[in-house]
Amino acid sequence: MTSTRLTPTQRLRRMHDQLSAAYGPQHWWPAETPFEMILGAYLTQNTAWKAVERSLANLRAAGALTVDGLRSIPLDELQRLIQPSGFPTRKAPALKAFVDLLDAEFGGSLELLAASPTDALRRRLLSLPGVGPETADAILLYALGHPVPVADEYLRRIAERHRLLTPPPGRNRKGYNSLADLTRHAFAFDAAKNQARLFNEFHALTVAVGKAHCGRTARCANCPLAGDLSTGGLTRYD
DNA sequence: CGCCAGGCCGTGT
DNA sequence: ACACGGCATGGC
Repeated sequence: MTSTRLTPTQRLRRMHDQLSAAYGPQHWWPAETPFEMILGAYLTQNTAWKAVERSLANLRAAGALTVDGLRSIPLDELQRLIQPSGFPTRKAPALKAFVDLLDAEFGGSLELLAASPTDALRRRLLSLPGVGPETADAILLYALGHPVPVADEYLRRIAERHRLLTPPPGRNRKGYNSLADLTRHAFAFDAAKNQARLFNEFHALTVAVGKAHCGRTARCANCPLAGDLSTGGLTRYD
C-alpha cells in the first residue's frame, strides 16, 4: 500500500465530511435577504449572534433592513438600534459607509455590486471602514454569491489545535490568508460549480463545531473532530 | 460575577 | 512585520 498519512489539505476536507455527517445541512446565512446578511456580517464582529438578532429585530421594526431604509435612517438613530450588538460608534458609521459606496458607485444596487469581478470587489470591500478579510469574504460568499472561502477564529483554533499549519496561523492578515488558502485547497478537487456551496457549508459547519467545542478555553470533549487530532490528546492545548 | 462572542483598527515597537 | 489595547453589549 502507499502512504496513509493525509496532508493538511486532505485532513481539512475530511473534517468537512465529518462535520457534515455530524451536524447536517446548516442553511446559512441565517437571514431573509442578501442585504440583511450584509448587516449581520458587520454586526456579528466579535459579537454573539444572539445579540445580533436583537439588533436585527430593532432594524426590522424600524424598516431599516433595506437599502432605502438604512439610507434614510439618521446615524444617531442607527446607533441606538444596533446597540444590543455592541460597538455602535464603529458599526453604525461603517454600515452607512457601505450604503454610501452602493449609492456612489453602483446606483444603490446590490445586483450591480455583485456583478463586479471577485478580486476587484473584494479589494473594494476591504477598503471600506469596518470591513476586514472575514467580513469581506462573508459578504462576498453569502450575500453576493461569489465562491470565496471564509475563515474565522474558530477555524484558526481548529488549524492550531489540530496542527494543520506550520507555523500555526496568527490572528493577523497573514494567518487569515493561510487559512483561506488551506480551505481553497481542501475543496480544489470538487467541481467548480459546487465551490460556493461547499465554502458556504464548510464555514457554517466550522461555526457550529466552534460554538460547541472550540472556545478560547478548550471544551473538546465529544468533538466530532477529535479523531483528527494528530496529538491524540484531548483538551490540552496551549 | 467574570468570561466571552461568527473582528477591525490605530498605535507603538 | 507583529503585539497589543480599544471598541460595547448582553448571554451564560
